[in-house]
Amino acid sequence: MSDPDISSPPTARDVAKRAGVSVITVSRVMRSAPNVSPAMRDKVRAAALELGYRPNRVAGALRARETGLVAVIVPSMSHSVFPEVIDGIDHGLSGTSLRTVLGITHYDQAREAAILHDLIAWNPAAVIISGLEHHPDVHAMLAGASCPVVEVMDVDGDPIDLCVGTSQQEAGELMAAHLVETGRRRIGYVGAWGERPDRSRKRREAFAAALTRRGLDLAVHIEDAPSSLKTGRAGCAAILAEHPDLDAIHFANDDLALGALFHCRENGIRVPEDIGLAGFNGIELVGMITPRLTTIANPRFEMGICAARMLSRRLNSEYSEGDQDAQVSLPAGDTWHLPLHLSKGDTT
Amino acid sequence: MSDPDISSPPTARDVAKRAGVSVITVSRVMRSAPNVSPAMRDKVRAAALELGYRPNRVAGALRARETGLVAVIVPSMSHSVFPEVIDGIDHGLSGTSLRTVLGITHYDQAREAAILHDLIAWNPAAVIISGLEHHPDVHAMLAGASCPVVEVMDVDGDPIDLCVGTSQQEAGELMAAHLVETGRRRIGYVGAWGERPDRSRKRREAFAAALTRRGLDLAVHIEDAPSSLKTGRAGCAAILAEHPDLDAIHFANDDLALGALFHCRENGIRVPEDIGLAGFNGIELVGMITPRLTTIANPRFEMGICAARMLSRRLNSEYSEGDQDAQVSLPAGDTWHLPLHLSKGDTT
DNA sequence: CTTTTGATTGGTATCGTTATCAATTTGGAT
DNA sequence: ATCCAAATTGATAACGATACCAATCAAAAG
Repeated sequence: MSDPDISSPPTARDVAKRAGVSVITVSRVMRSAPNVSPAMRDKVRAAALELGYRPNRVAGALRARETGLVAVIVPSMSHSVFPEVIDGIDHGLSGTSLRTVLGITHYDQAREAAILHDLIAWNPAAVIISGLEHHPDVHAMLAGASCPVVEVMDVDGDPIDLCVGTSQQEAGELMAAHLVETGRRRIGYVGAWGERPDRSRKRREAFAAALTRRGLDLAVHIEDAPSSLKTGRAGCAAILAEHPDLDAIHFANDDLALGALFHCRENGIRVPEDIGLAGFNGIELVGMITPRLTTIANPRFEMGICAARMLSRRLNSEYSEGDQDAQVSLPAGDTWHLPLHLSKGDTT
Repeated sequence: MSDPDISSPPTARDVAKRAGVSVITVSRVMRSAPNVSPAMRDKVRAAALELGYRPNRVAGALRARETGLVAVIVPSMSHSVFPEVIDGIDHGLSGTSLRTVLGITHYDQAREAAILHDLIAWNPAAVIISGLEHHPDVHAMLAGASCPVVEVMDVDGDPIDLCVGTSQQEAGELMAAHLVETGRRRIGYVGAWGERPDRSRKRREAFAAALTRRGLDLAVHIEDAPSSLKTGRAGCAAILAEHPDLDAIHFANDDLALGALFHCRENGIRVPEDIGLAGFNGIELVGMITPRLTTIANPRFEMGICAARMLSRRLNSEYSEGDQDAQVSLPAGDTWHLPLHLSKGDTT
């Protein structure tokens, strides 16, 4: 009849007409739904191919009330940590029909709320969000969400629903024990950017408490700038200016600690003889440089994988294609606590 | 009438009933469409708030035929380069109503095609994809897409639509000129992972050609493993084993070059006296370590920004909220060629 | 040969919103 | 007061797919 090429993209209706079948049959074929005869399938597939038909998922999502979208909300892409978590999520989601929609908050709570508001309007199959502390509005939206919510990164707090991460409490304790055991007594801590995200503050508090239990004080210095090598260098210089007698400094992350290492090297401060340095995260670089940096390995990629796995299980029936291994199903509201371990380098 | 709390989330219909107006008016208020009286707006807003109404964007997208989703397809999240581009895109898109949907191909062309197929089914407002070389299916889908397509990263080739990036040709030439000018004559090149993505191959070929024009040969070694410090160390060892007399090595990226730097340090090879090392990308670390690594600064974040800006202009009328600066509008099919510059360090 | 069962196929309504156009109201110009 | 244009509101019909249920058909059971 009318020109099929110039008009808008073909719909199931067009394919149905072409193949001489009903629209619903086209729908069934495209979704690989059961109870379609092979002959019919081939006929419809051929017609679809000829017309270049592509099902419109927006329409499908509306009717079926399921988008298969996973809203992933992270504070930043500047550090390698969140990309690695996202990579893990992507790995864990492969084999399902779920897709990632990304939101970056830039550590801004108002923005976090706006983004979540926006993403929830898409009726996502799940939300994965970083951290356990949120803006009240965000908390309310998550609690009221009609889909599973996974809070990733830390487990010290009250999860709304699902949770995967490592214990900041444990991290602080681990590092305190290590530094004290290796003879350090005058210990400092350097953080950055007003201790965003919150979990770095939790870790510092746990670290300080662990030292207190051992009868030691903690000198704290927080830089304003975001974490970077440069900030670490500045932070190291600053805390040493105020507390010249420190014999060890723990940094909020490896980037800061590496910056500090460069500061020490440039200023003739011997590491670990004059001062011990330690970071957090366990990025690849720390094991390559000389001296190797002491740090705590934080399984970022695995967290992403686990978050995706928890979702796959929860949403099981709907999205699994290649079925997952039939493990013990997790009770609702459960959390997955991943292990941390100290990676002893040459700097302590 | 019937319990509104237990049933499914409220719709525009519910709000309309509550406020005593028509559904279309609710729609207009929620979209901040023009021609709504202040009194009406307040009344509807109040009703929406009471019911906790949230417009369903899936339905809206279906009827309005616009999702406001931007499909972003990158090969990897493991290197910092793509997260930085994504960060740039996110920055450039802020202030518009566009949202990022992410696809990670893991350098797998089949996967790239599958992901694109999937994302296009969402009727995105735009596609941003990495690189200019694609699987034939991918090329066809992009060419046939009914939305703008931005190819980011490199500009050496035939863009399908919009394009933002730097010239790999120029990069190769720039580094060849630098090394020859600083007296290097026996030059090697180390790449990784079968030279994925393609632009690293282009860069190597341009580098080799530029050396040829200057009457010099190039020793090439490609590692199988993905780029990392470890791979760089191994690659450096391997190429030196085969060509012990090299006086300079150019690496496909900074990670490899840094790994090589560690190899040299561990093996008593003096840099830059015995050998010159140079990378590509300009990551923060190269300027912090001693010796500072010579590299070419590749504006990754800016590429993301520019990609988003090009889209904002093209899609202007539909999505701009705070209006962009009225600049010269770019003709269709135009490409944005960003400048590269050599960052001279201490390793050459 | 009839009845029953299960596998295929199709008709119709609907998901929740917005485009389109018609109806109504308001305010100013004549 | 009368009329016309602009502003405001509403009724209706999509958008393109899938859920639900009815109808048909072939094969198995009696």
